[in-house]
Amino acid sequence: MATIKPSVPKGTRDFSPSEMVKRNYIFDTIKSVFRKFGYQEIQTPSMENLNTLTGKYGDEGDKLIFKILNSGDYLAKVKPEKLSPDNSNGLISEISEKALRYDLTVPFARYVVMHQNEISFPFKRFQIQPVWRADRPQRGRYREFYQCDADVVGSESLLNEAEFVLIYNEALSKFGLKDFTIKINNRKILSGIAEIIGKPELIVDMTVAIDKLDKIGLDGVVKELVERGFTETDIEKLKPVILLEGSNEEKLESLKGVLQTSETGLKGVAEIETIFNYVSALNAEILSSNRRLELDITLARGLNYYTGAIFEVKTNEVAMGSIGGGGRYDDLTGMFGLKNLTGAGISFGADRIYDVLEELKLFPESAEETTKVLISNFDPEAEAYALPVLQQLRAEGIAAELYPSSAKLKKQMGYADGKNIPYVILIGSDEIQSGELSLKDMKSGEQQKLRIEEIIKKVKH
RNA sequence: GUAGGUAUAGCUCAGUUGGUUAGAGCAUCAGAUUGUGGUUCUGAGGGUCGUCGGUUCGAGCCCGAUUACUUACCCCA
Repeated sequence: MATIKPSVPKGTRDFSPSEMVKRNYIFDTIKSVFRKFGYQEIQTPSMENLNTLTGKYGDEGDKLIFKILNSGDYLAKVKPEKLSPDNSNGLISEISEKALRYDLTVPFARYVVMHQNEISFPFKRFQIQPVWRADRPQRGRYREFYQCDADVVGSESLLNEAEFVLIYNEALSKFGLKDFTIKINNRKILSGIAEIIGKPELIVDMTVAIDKLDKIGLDGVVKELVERGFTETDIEKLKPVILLEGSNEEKLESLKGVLQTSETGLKGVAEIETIFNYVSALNAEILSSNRRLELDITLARGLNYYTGAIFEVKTNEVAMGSIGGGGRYDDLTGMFGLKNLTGAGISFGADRIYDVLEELKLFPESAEETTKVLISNFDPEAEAYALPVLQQLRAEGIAAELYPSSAKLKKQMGYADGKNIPYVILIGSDEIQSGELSLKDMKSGEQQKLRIEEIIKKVKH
């Protein structure tokens, strides 16, 4: 058999030990904050029934779902006329009935509907699992990546939104990030604006265009608005809103003026004010610190199922896209037959956070240590002597290993070095006779003879 | 879907107007050093130059096709 060049599928990655230490640090930190705010963890299968997923993400999204080919002779029952080259879409349902999950929100909605009798609402769940998208990979964008979602269903209270702000603030602060901005907007404000200019049906086109303001500038946005069917007069009305500046309070005040004839728009403004009030009562520092929480009218996010608050989080210390986002969506579970259940949720972009922490060198050093002690292996006699020592160390909760063969000491030391092991115990005939083992500190290079009890004490600290 | 870029040792990459036997660093292994790593020195192994075809006396280099990877756009996290 010809050997094949080993590789992983496009857009996927291996995670080596040193990366896993850091990734787990990120996941554990986020989890601890989620738990602290009362969210409980669930997991759902990697694959869902295809019909659970199709139609939930729009036409573009459906194309990006990884379908799983049926097992067995999957073409046997397909009628020959369905096999024509222009019938790929029609064929999918015949040869595929399962697909990899595309996000965590739809499987969660499915979960809520299926388990509604066991769940007491409001239900606060978090979920950290990989999702798959058949997208074209590029920088910071993968075909397999992890989402860290926290959602609450069955609670309309804006306290939830306020707590999301606190969660972002606490988690990102724990990572050591100092300068980040939690941007907030409200879908109802955007609806109101579309209403005021008399084009409510074009709200999605409007949001997609103005969302790009900081990327393509005002001229670019205007150009895109024209392409999407807005007139010059529409745009003149839009401009002052898009370019709104000042403090959160000032923005809210001017919005109240602009939106005074739009009931929906004013409701959005009121919601934002309520959220700010909650945040201020919970942690006044967030509102007082510069730019930490910012009302941004141009924030739209592509997802058009948001109905209330919209969040996006960016770090200002590194040039990087958003590292988190979320919002409120009414009727999450309607598509599965459970009506009138509102939900709100947020997500952390773990892969991007990883890149940010790496660039700012914010990973704690302790996260890099693995084995604490390596016992060298001189010969069978020393090995036999070392076995109970090894067990003793482990019984004390010390990560320890015995080099598995009596290789040259140089190789054993090199092993400890490459694995970043801070201590090596050397056991030879002298040590066996005296019962005092040589403990070498790999950082300082110092070595001393100690009894096992003393070693445990020293290594444990 | 649209438009670029790249493909040479396990990894990162050099490779002159096309010219003999294709190189470096890192990594690996061995030795200097039979009880001591990270530094140093010496040596070794490791290549169908992505694949197929074309031009040429001669191709890693030029041309065409193909595949893989990659970057940007659309969209998204």
